[in-house]
Amino acid sequence: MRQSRLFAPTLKESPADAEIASHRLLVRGGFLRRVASGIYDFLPLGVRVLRKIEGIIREEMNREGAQEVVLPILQPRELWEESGRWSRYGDEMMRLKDRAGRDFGLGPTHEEMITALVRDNISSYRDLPLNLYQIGAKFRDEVRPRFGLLRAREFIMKDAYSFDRDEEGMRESYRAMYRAYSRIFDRCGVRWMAVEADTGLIGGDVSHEFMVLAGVGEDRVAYCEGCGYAANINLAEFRREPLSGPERPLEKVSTPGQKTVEEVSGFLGVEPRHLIKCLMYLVEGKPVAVLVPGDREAGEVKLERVLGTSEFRLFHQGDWDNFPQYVQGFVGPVGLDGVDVLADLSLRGARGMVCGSNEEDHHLVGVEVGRDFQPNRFLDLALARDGDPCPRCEGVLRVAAGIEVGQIFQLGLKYSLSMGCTYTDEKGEERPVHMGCYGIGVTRLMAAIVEQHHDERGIRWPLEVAPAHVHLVPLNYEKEERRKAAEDLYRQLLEEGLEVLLDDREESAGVKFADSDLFGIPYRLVLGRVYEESGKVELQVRSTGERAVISPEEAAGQVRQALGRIGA
RNA sequence: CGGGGUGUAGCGCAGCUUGGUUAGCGCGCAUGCUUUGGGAGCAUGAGGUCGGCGGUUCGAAUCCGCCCACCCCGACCA
Repeated sequence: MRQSRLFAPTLKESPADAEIASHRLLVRGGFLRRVASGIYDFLPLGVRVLRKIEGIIREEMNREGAQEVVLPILQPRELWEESGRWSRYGDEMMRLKDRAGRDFGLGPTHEEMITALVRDNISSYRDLPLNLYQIGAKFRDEVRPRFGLLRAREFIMKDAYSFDRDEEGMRESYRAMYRAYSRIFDRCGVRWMAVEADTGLIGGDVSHEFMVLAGVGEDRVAYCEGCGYAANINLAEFRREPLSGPERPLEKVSTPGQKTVEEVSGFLGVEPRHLIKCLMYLVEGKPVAVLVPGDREAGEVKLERVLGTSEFRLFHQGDWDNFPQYVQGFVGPVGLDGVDVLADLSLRGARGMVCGSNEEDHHLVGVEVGRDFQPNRFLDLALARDGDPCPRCEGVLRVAAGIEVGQIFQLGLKYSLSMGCTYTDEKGEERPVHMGCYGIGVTRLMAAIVEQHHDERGIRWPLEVAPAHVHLVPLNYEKEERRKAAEDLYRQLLEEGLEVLLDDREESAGVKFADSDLFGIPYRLVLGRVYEESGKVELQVRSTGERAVISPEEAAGQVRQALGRIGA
């Protein structure tokens, strides 16, 4: 690759709309340009990185026996009606009509397409198991696209779907994908973590998310360094320790105008955790009380799981008006009749607590759970926090921000039942196929790699996903002998099988180095003064800043060696 | 959807409060000369529907209205 002909316009300054490092540096380095909100052009260098990542994914998917297919982006409404998601998917699906007025959606995911393909073309247990995957564009009309490639409206995704005869087969397919994903993220050079996850709109029972730890991540994960327990914060468990405030007799006290946890705890001189926060939810039109300690948040994903419906919300102002028996700011579980009361596990047996009295301007103190009121159920409802005890061992949970780069699901029979994807077993009986699905956000992964590998000057690509292995940077390129030496070395390196970018521009050293830093190619060979004096080149390692003056042959050898270590 | 902000040359910005000649600066670009180990210097030059539409006015980048786009926070989504 000759830089003089390479379309990689670099920028000295960050574009005004780029906030985070990956977005800024990918644009400045000439990898990426914005077209519209959440929609991007990939320039040649960006495409090279994408193809590297895709190559790794293909190898590892194929290694586990998955087969590549290409499914349409443009998808007819009828198939989405079969799964029931044409209406349920909502505004996040981009929709359009053809000239005859027929409805189509731009695929936000491909369960419908793949299930239809497989059900129409398999019939026997002999056809299973089957694992099909594709790498291609997905469209999601995000409420708020942001952070460059991390939350885009059009993005590239690898999605795979497994089809098995039974549950055990499905679990084995799931394990295979877990292994493949582990190798993929290792090879992409990111520090990652697999966490237990919610299944959301996709559905199913068991799921893991693959998180790349990074400050800009929109997800939070809780993990234990002791036993390896790790889960999305939305459903992370934690061990409850006995919770009791100062012992005192049950008593109603005046708390005029004190409504929030902060107000009440300050007014009464009680720690927030010794308050019982009583949250009123409207669940499918009916009120439900949710109790958590005053210093904790209720997790809505946890709530969704125990309620078995996503049709619930915290009381709005209008709900308080419709249910005047609940006194806003003073609701409490004692004497709260005719409503389901769900309490977080931490409240079991708690004494000396403070809660609302269901009477304006009054709270109860000295409340004992079980004596003064009995919740319908004790459940895991509160969100874990950094420092909470691990649910599985004596360790402590840490909470960190992460970027979700992949998620795998055991779908079970969800789509095969609704779409009639069945096979005939050995006994001639018709059975539904057990499915799994497995996604990797390829473009998001590219951004996540940059988030973990950059400095203030530019990107530092891990060798295996870098746009090239070596950046050959001759200075004083206008000098005939320098040009000739560079061309010779360029040819040598290519013959070694290396991917080389030659900076054959007559630019100043400063310009060349600045662009080189932005590109982030792992190895830089500088042909300059040192070469003139000794015939040697300077090898610079982008990730560590190491420099060594060595002969051109040695330099090529070192890069080859590094490539050998990663098996490339 | 709510709140905040921005829109002026390829990029980054000033000018707008208080309307008034050819709308500025830096970078980039072109040409020439001099430079060449960390984004060189000098000279010359090209490049603008000032986001759009409408209004006020003798006169609008500037004031008013509507619309559009983009960014941030939140809600939503997962």
